[in-house]
Amino acid sequence: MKRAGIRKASQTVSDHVTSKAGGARPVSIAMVARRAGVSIATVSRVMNGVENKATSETAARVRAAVAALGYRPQSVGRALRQRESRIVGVLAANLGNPAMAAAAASIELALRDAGFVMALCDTHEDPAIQDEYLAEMEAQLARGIVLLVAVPSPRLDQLRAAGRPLVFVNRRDPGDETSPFVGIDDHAAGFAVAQHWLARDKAGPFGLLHASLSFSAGQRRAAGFVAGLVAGGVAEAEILRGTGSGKCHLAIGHAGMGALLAGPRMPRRILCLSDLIAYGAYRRLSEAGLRVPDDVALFGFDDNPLNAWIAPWLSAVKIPYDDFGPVVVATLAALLDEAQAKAGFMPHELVIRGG
Amino acid sequence: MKRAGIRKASQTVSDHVTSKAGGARPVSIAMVARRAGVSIATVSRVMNGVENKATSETAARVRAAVAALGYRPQSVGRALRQRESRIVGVLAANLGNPAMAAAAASIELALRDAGFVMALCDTHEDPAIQDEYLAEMEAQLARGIVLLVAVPSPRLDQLRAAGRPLVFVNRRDPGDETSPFVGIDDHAAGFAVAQHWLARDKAGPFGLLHASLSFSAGQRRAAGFVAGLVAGGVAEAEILRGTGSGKCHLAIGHAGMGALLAGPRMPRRILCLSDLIAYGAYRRLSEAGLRVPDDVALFGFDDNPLNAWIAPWLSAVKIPYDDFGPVVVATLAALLDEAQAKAGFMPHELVIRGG
DNA sequence: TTTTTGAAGGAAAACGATTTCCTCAATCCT
DNA sequence: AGGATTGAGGAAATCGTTTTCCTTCAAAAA
Repeated sequence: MKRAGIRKASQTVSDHVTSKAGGARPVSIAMVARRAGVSIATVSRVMNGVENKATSETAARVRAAVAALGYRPQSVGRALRQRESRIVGVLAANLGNPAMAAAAASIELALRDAGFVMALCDTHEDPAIQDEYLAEMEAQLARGIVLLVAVPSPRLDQLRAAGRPLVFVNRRDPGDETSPFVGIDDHAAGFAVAQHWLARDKAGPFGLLHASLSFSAGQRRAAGFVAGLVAGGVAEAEILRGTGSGKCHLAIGHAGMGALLAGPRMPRRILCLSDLIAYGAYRRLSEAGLRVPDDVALFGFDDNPLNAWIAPWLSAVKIPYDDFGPVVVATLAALLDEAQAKAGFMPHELVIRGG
Repeated sequence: MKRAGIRKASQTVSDHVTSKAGGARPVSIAMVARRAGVSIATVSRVMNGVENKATSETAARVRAAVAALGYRPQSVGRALRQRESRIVGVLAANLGNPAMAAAAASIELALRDAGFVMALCDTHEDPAIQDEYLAEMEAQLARGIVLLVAVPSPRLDQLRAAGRPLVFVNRRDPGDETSPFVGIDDHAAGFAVAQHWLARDKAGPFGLLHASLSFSAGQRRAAGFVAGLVAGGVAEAEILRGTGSGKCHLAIGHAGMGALLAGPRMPRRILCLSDLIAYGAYRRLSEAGLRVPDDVALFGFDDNPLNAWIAPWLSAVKIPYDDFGPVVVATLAALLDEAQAKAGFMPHELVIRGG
């Protein structure tokens, strides 16, 4: 507790003492300034590359001191002053979903390249948790917030209204479809799957397994699929739907497939609105002794990278999650200085497997 | 720029103005203090539950003001003053690995419960990136750092030496095996797999597919497996090893299995030191027209939750990632106030599938 | 009645950066 | 020569908290 208040005396010596084990204060800008024999203002300016504020000689002295002391500015001090930190909050609905984890990984990489730090949160698609995290990100003075599958919540409305930089990924802003968005054209993708199937054979019935349809992605995928089938001459009654309760897509796929199996007519081609739903359906089919894709063909969404290795029976709409990061960051950047940015559509692709 | 320096005048009115759209400064402790008619010190003390510093009546007034204004302390101010933020850095080697993502999700949940905020980073098992993130976490005044599969790096040595709170998960500290660790007993798990197989049939050869063995987890798993086999009377020469280059376990499994297939004797039972390696091996076997587990039995490590759904052919050592979070946080907490904590072993379990 | 205590609460000093003012020269126009 | 401009750099304000000192006042102890 007796930290000597000496500021003037014995400056040269004290530098060496700082790296002791005990209370070891991290190197501050003041130490650098003392060692370089300049003011902290100058150190700050040199570090931030401000022009015409230091001779090259002074700058060199400062940089030497920085290197010698291993100085690295504390983000906290800077954030306080600038009222803005380098943190970007990423609120994901479910990290257990490999597709979402892949997206998060890609975003993390891109954020890092842009000099941001990602704070990743798992909202479990729960509005209360999402709100809590939104509040926390505000408290952290986060530069922006990326919502990787958002749910409607009061504070989300509030932040949107306040014009905070929000980027929605995969699922559009539930409160305003025109908010900045990065994702595929879900309607077109659903439509493409229908076309793909019809090109081979128009015989129904067709199946559609989905989770909640109250959100943009699912809605659009389903609508596109139905539209594609109808456009190809399939009657709406030929499209059988299945779903399940809860938020776990695996369980939903399992239950939904159970429902289809129990129905009077069993579709031979079934679109699942996520890979996980397809996995659940696959398991249910296996339990029923049916083979995929010989007996029943499944089509998923996302195309989890593992599919190629262990799910060779699953065709899927590939969503290029690995490419999301740069686009998300670009959208965020646009939002930060132009104060507006619009949807960034990613290309999708049909990956056909298993014959 | 002409922010009126009025402190005393017109307090009551100004409160309502704060939530305007434009520059809308977030609610600060000063506003709360003004509205409650107390000093900021008192507000701070009430919020932090300091005893004997406010009558219950004053406290109520403060809380009312907080509620009315929707005040939430900015983490940055607090962090600066306390020289410690509520951020905990989690450095994961590869978020694309579902097992690691699962662990991260579990840790995130537990951190949140304990009032921390997780900053998640992907090091790609690259020492330079790990160092960069370690530095960044220091700059953020992170309360602690969790290394979810660490690699050796200079700054890691430095932080360890400085006594910073570090928790190693899954792979031990490459610089000091006695650092706080959370994970399974890898040696025992490898041993158990050997025992399991020998109980049925002692006929070799056996296979072992692994990535780099320069780190604790792989080393121990392999050593335990070999020890188990040898203890059961299997000759070391009966244990055939395969591996591949690079860091992608899928590719390593694929290549390693290729090597085994090309060898003179093909093992019928193969332990893969991660699920991903097993997936790679599975694909290679499928390409060779071999069936799992009928022709060749595979044993993985991790037991990715998806296994139950789409890899019913894979037995695995289940690592209870979902339970890691609380233990990691407890270890961190112990480290923070007792300044030391030791290994927290998690139980493993053999999950037998496919036959 | 005087002294001690303890509770209640305010003023102000941190914390570590950035940024706004300054000041002081030297150079540049007329 | 004299004013304007520019480059170089320092002092100090600022951001939003927490925490250390104070001061005051009432109740308890002497």
